[in-house]
Amino acid sequence: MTTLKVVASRAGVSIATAARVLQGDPTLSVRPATRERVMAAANDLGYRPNRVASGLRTRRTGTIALVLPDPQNVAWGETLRGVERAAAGREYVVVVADAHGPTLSAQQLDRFVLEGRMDGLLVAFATIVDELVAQIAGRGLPLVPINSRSTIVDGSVTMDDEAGSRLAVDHLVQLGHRRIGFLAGRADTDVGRRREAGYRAAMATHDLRVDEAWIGAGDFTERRARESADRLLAWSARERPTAIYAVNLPSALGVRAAARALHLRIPDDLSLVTMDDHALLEHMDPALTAVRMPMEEMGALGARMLIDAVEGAPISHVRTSSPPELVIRLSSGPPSA
Amino acid sequence: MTTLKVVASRAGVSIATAARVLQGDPTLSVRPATRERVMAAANDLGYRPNRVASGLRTRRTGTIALVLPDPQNVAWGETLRGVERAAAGREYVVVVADAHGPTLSAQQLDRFVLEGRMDGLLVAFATIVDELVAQIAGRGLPLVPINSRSTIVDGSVTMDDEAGSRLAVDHLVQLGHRRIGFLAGRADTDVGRRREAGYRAAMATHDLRVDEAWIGAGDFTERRARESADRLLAWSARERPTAIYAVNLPSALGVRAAARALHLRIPDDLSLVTMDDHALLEHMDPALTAVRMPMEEMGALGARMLIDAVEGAPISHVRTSSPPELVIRLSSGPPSA
DNA sequence: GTTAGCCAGTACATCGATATACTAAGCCCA
DNA sequence: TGGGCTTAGTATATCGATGTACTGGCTAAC
Repeated sequence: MTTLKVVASRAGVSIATAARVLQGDPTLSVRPATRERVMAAANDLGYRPNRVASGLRTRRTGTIALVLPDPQNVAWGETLRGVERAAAGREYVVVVADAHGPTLSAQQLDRFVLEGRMDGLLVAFATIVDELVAQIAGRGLPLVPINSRSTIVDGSVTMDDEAGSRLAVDHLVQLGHRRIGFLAGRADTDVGRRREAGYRAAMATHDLRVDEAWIGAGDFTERRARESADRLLAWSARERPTAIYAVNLPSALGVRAAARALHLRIPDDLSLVTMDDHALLEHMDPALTAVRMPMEEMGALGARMLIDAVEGAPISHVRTSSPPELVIRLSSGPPSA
Repeated sequence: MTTLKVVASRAGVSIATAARVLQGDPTLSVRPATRERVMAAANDLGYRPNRVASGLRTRRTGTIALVLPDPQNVAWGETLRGVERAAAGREYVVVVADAHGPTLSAQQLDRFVLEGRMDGLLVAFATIVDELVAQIAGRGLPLVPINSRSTIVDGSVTMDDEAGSRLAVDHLVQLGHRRIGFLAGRADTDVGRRREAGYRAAMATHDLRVDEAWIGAGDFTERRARESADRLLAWSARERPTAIYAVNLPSALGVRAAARALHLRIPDDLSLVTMDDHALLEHMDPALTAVRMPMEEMGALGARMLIDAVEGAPISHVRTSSPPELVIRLSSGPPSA
């Protein structure tokens, strides 16, 4: 392994000079020829600074963590890609942490934060009040919530969830639906609230009543959605909603499973629209109509904001600029008579 | 942030003693009372060793990378989980690297390997001859291929792919199929070869002829599978295969899409069985019959082997112990007359 | 009464890069 | 001719943990 020492001796300069040349220290003055010698030596030897050593001195490891509540949810794939691309552009490495639920385990907190391995955290779960966020922020580690905001830290990146919900509801209304249900997310999350608020606002815009019985409690998981949908769809055909908008993909799959079990055909007996798109939805039975959210952009913006913060820049609330889009497939259609 | 220095001074001992007590150095002799004082101080102060500093000295960062050719393929989710669990059990952190194809980019090689951030690599792509593997192994970095073997490095973890293929073929034969096609993976990969070999061996066992025209060239992607399947299914109903076994999930989706486009019904006109299972397959149109491979176990074994190697243990070829299982869903049925 | 040996620790160099403080040589101007 | 300034670098402490080599005090055996 080539160290700075080797580069310096080959170039016939001190370690300090080699370091400063390679880093482009503007306060250093060197003859062009010397600079060239250092560059050439580094190049010939394939020198790469050891990030562990430099991390010790600079307190910067060039690593950020992306904390996900449920990495098995395929919708995060895009976000991860966005994060990784943005991070790679700045020479950062990304670690994905599975929070196994709404918060980091103590062991994870140790490994990621307390041991100084990470420069910052991109957190996708952030229930609104979270002692963990406080603890991390309190240690001075930059933390950027994505897909939700926190009252505790400054920055965050969110998508236009209200617009997304509106798109779903507008689409169903245009198809002729009036009894439109909602399969909700966790009420203690910012994103869950905003998607629900968007749904209610859109319904209001169309002068449509929202029956609280049409709203299924959920927590973003398929299992919980399935339970709620079982109840929600048990009503008679004239009482139950003719369409359901689900807060995320696992929730939509729960609704689909419940409809199947009750022998309700989609979209004939029930239209289904989900938030979060994915290529696999094309292959589903039926292919699911979805609101495509800018998940990748959110990841990229979040990573950039976090890295900026790590490098000392201020932080602020940002919203993705790409608007949500509706991808119409086969799970939504006109209500049957 | 609590450092060893603080712990030592609080316990009234030297840094060296504090370090050796906390690490359980057996060559150190201390009075129980002193040991207690150190432990108590560390505990009170919530001391956690800084992994960057210790990594500099020990040349061990406690980080491994999992390199995937195509992280968007949902089948890797399980593997990642297995890797992460095994790694967490040994206090290691996992970085997922997207190889964007069959090899690491130069930039990734820099970031992961040359900068000394990783203790080892778990590599899932490994085409059989790979100058990259040679380069990494040549630098002395432990590297364990999973899902394939390499002639260049010693260890590896693979699944029983032959048995998996046999399961798929046996199932189709039992349903009454005789013209069973195969949508292949890359021929220059170990796993692609073994799955194909398993298919051919199983066909031979049943005294079934393999027509080379039934074998679609593939590279594990949906796009390529789609192209091959378009050609493969263009034959007349008496010539084309009545069933296809696909080498992995994206390939199966490609076949499905091609069948759709040709208005072939699954399973009535064409049975489809895929390697790699996932909960989402239950929701597909039609729900896909699949061979469930022990992907999580492979990940866990790989991670353990890699970490053993990092810590100096020898390395060997290992095969997962859990046998593949067939999950019968709706995409496979008897051939139509 | 001396010395070997053990107990209970300590001092210090080290990993590799970085950042601050410093210096030697040369030049200019008074 | 000497003081100051610029140029072109260098010396060294530092980040925090680790590990080897060492030491002072005490006991026990001869």
